[in-house]
Amino acid sequence: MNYETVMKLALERGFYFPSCEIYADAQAGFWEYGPSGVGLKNKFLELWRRELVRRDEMLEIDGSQIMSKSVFEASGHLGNFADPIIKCTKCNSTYRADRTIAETVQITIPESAELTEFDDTISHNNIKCPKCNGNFGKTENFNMMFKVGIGPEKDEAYLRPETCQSIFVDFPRLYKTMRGKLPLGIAQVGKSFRNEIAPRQSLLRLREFYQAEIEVFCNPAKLDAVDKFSEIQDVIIRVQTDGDPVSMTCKEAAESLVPNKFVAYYLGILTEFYAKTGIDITKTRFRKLGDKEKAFYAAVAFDFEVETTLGWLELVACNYRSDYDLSNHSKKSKQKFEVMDGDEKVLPHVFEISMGIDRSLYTILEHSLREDTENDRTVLSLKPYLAPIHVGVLSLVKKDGLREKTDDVFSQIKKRCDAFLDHSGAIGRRYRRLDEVGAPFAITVDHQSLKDDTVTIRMRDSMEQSRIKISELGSTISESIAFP
RNA sequence: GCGGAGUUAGUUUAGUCUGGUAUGACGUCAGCUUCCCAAGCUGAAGGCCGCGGGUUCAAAUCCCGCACUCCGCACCA
Repeated sequence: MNYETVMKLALERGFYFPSCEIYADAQAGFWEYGPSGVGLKNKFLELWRRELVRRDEMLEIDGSQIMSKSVFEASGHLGNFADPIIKCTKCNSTYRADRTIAETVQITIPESAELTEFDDTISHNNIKCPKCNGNFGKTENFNMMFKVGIGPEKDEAYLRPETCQSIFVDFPRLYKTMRGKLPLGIAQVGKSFRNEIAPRQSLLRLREFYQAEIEVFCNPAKLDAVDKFSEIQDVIIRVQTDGDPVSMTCKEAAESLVPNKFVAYYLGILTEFYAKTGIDITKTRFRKLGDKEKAFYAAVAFDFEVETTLGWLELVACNYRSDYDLSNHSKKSKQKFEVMDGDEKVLPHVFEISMGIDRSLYTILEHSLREDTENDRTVLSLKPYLAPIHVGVLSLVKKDGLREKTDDVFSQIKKRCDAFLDHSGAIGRRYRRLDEVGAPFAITVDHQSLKDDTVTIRMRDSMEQSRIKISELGSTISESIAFP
């Protein structure tokens, strides 16, 4: 299904919509989740916890969104997360200073150079706007982080541009107090903030967005000694280095395109996780990034990408960050980050699985939404355990006591699952509405229910119905919506 | 940020050239009907036409500015 149709569903059925939309000064790049979107997101995260966090006995934390300046001096974001930009004084086009200089006069200046160095090079070589031949103004630094002023003195701090910095900063305490042992995974779900120049396509490019990040701390000498590797060695992953993606088992990957078993293990469990979200795994790939594409902190990087109607979309960045973060925070804070691994004292290396939640949710919607032309309906075929509404509870007609009976059934099950009560309108219309929000089941109270305490249960995907006892409803639903 | 297209009810849309406060459909709500898949009948709610300014007796409509959305470029830890 295409972007436009998903967008329409999102607006009409309460998945997501623009933030502050009633005001004209609403800024681009901010979106809200409605009731259906929150339901989907919560269940997606529960699946993530089951498949990754609990599976590997990781620790989960919830850190501050505003962090001090020192954090980002140490992390490199204040220096590296900024681009030197130049603006044409005539047509107002914006360019990156380093790239424009490199392209026009073949002079390489590192992007972290002093701003005057760009200005000097531009004036010495008489570089003009490639579009209109106008003059450039002074080079400016554009940092993608949002700066905030704390307290009356407006002390400098920043909204975090990635959630993981709290994990690095908290690592010494967590390792000591939680009795850590390498390898140790620490996870966090939360919001991150980036001042994107051109946010676009709703959930795909936001200025305020959700990440689910996992940082695995490990002994760099033991990257091929992974006890649990056998659990996933036969999982098929698709890896792309040069040319087309190649399907292979994790075992084969660890022996060829992926640096070691440690990295291959996480690519394997990540693939298993996404398969359970309902995303079409044959439309995914782990793309190895070249040196120019990688983030400044990454030694090796694989992007987990998925094919959508808008093209390939990055859902997860898998970065081997080596000791970049811990050694920089150690230097800046003068705290010790080394830990004992057996008899050996090591500064752990970090492998991260940095997941974009919003993009993942969009992809789940796009891959799950279908037009059932045979029955003239739109169906959101979500996995039952991800559906915002698990079951619709309907009265066939309102009269003859069916309404009261239906209310009774609803109150019996509403605490054990997400149930939705509906009496109004034609029964077919109510089924269609439930199909559109992805409710996997609908139960209907009819006249026979009054006689023998049974109801019909309808399956969303097949539209087939069967009759079950009301007394068995709770356990049947619980089984049907259980996580895998 | 540049260029292009667009913005009218929850959604979709007519009206914009040729100024006179807005049309239809779907959806929503209430009632009737209805023993299972968007049926029918009756009724209702919902828009100061993206925002601000200008021209005019009068602006959804003409002019200017801005914002947002989509596409392309650039950017994208």
